[in-house]
Amino acid sequence: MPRFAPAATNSPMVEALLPWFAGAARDLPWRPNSEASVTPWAVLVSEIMLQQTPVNRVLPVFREWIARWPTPGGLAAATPGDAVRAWGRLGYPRRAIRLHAAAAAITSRHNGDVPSDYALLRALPGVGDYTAAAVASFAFRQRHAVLDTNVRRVLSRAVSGTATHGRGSVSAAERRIALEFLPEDAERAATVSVALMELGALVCQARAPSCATCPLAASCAWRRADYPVSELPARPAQTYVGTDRQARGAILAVLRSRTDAVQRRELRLGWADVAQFNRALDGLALDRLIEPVDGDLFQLPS
DNA sequence: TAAACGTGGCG
DNA sequence: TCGCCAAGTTT
Repeated sequence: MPRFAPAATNSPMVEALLPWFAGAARDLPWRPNSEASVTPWAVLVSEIMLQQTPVNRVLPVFREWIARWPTPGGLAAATPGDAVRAWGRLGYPRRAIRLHAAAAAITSRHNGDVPSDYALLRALPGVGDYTAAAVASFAFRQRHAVLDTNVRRVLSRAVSGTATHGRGSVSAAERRIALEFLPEDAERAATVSVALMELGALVCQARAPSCATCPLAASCAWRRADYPVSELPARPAQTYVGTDRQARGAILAVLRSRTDAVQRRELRLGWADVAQFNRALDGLALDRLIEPVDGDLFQLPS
């Protein structure tokens, strides 16, 4: 097989996707077409921040973060608490702890350079299959199946003709379809991956796909099948108010606003459910998101 | 494998 | 108003 031949089956889709991406791609600061030089470290930081988090909320935190810690060594030299504070209200703050731990691992194990190898990336704290594939693809231009929620949805619709992808882990079938979709050439495959993500984010959206402007509409299996609806039951309600998660968030918000340690009693102010407060506090300490000092004082980790 | 894990914008 | 959803990972 010629090395540069795209997979024959999906070639028309790739041929339509790439020109669309060239014209529609957003100029995001972690992309190579942005003005600043984009390091593998910046790509890694962006991917961690973008986990379950909209682009618009990531942008300001990312800029601040990269300006302050332009290298893994810089972040590794800071405290975990500095990372949690700089994370602000991005959500899932243990990502900040894990990113800090990843920076330390990169510094000690990889001489301060973000590794390009998928397995080495995957071994870093907070880096799962998606993030390892994304960094290897986008920063190092390798050929990997980059299966985030956007790509899964786009391929599920366009190739398989089904309304939704599975909610759980990526299936072997999904991975095979994704790999078959990618051109053999690694550089081109990396661009296809980011283009699929962009298409899912801007056009083939979860709730309101804009098929009228979709470059894949002509060959889309879902459209051809007249948009069959999802067979999956609705996902369980995502409650937040009144949960332990909210309690953890509130405690952390107080500690982020302080430079010194805070009394347990003060953190508990306004919290009617003492058992829940205690669960939240203990959980945060267990996750190393906060640190007990002298028994009844708590602070961000030093 | 399912559940836990933040936060906020949007229809 | 409120449920859905957003570039997942870990245990």
